[in-house]
Amino acid sequence: MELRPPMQPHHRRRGSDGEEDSRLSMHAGAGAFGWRQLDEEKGGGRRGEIKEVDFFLATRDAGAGRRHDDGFRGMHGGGGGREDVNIGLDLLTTSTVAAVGRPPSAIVVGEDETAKNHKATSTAVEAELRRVVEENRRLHGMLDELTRSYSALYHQLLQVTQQPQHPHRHPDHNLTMNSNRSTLTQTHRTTAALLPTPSSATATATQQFLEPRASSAAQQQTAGDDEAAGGGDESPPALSTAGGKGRMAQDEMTAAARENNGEQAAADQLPCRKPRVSVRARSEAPMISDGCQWRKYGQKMAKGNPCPRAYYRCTMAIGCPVRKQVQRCAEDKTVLITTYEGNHNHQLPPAATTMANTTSAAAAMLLSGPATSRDGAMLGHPAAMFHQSFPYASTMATLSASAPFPTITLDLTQTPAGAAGLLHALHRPPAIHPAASPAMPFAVPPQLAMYLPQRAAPAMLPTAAAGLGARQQSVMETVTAALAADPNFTTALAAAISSVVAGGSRQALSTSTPRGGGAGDNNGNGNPAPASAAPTSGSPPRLATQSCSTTSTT
DNA sequence: CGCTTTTGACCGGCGC
DNA sequence: GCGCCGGTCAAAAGCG
Repeated sequence: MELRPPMQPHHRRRGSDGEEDSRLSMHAGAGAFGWRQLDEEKGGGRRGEIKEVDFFLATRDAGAGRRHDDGFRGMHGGGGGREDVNIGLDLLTTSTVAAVGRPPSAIVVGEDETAKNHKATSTAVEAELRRVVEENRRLHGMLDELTRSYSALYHQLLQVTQQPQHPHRHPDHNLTMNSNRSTLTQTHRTTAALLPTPSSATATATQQFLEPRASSAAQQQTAGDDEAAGGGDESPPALSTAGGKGRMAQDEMTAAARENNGEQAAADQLPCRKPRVSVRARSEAPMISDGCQWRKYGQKMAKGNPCPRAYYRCTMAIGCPVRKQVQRCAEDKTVLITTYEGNHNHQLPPAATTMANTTSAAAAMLLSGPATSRDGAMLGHPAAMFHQSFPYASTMATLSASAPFPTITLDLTQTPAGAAGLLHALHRPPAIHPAASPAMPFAVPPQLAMYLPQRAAPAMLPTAAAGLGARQQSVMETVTAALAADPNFTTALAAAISSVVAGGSRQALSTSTPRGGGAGDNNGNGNPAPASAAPTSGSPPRLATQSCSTTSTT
């Protein structure tokens, strides 16, 4: 029999509004975030276990005076700065501190000496600081130099190898979506061929990740057709059916419509692999409250994990194709792994939008990489801006192509500071793609959105569809334009993917191939051995500054 | 009574 | 072809 946690009373709660209880909740609103111990007041809770994540608490408490660069404070200061922050730095100020803490009499007696010592210490600290700053600057320079050298070399290789196999390359930079896609696809092929991949599986996995783009042009083409045949009517068919069977029937209808419109041809050639986004968070609750309404439709024991995996379907709108899997991490049962798949066909509540922003930004950051963000040409790219502002956030997101579906894993279980920074970033206007989340709810970042069949848009609610669809389109065009305009971005993408693929087995959070004997998807088989999940020296070449593996080591 | 959860069965993909 | 495994279905049970 399956191991199953005892039924919790809040299982019966319905709707997102009633799920706050002890679940890990994401509160909507504007501003930053904070961790709060809900059960502190109850007295029965265990410290260190986060019962609720309130990403905006810090802002509420700290107010406008809170600077954008103090994400660490937001998370460590549980309850919005109610606690002191221990940043773990010893700034060699012990003598200073000692002097301050000394009794008044002692200070009077040794005032001169103290002042002298104080001054000497200050001088020493300043000197040390200067030295460290200088060294930091020097290292930055080296890093830049390395990055430039690598990029130059890589581009040379790219040029050489692309020449004979680029029949569809568009001559100018005003590329259409289609040509952009072919460019990236081409690039990835080249990359797969170029990179000293440890095995052919690497290239295959990379291909798995990128290949859907090749057909996305056709899929986009048929998106309009879908609209006519499927969900684009004045009254979406999704609303005309009711109940689970109705939903399934509608899905089948949509599929049939796609087939009739020729999409199947592309799908046959290139199997559609839905990108997934996995969120890891610490929670005792059985499920993360993410603002959406879910219905459980199955539960299975996954191999390699004593905890069952639960399958949920979004019930916020009839026919919403979004599903999610929830499973506890095998190694650390306090970690809840939630994996989202698909696009919502309805407007999201603010709380869900927050989650979508998080994942979108994380993925954007992940796919761009710091090397590109340093590049002048990338300055306008949201991901680049995101990364420039929050470089540490790169330690939290993992891009995996080792599974049959590309997966972005967002780890909120590591340093709260990282999560703070990442989430905080979401509320700084230029830091993220403004259009990313509502149109691509739950985790389908703009970049990955390009791999998706454009079937969600027509099924959207009529009011939201026009605006959001257009915005999504805009996002995609922006990103693809960036791809075309700046080879570095493509380079970074290829490097990121290849490194992830190559390092997949070492990735603490990445997925494993379900058939590979692992614990299935991204659920936990890889829990972080907190040690370094960073690729080892044997990994294929990548941008020196970017490690796609995420695990921040604490 | 209607909705949700439970749970065994079923299906399809994949590796051997 | 067979078995394994992830994912889904659907009848039964539970709950408000």
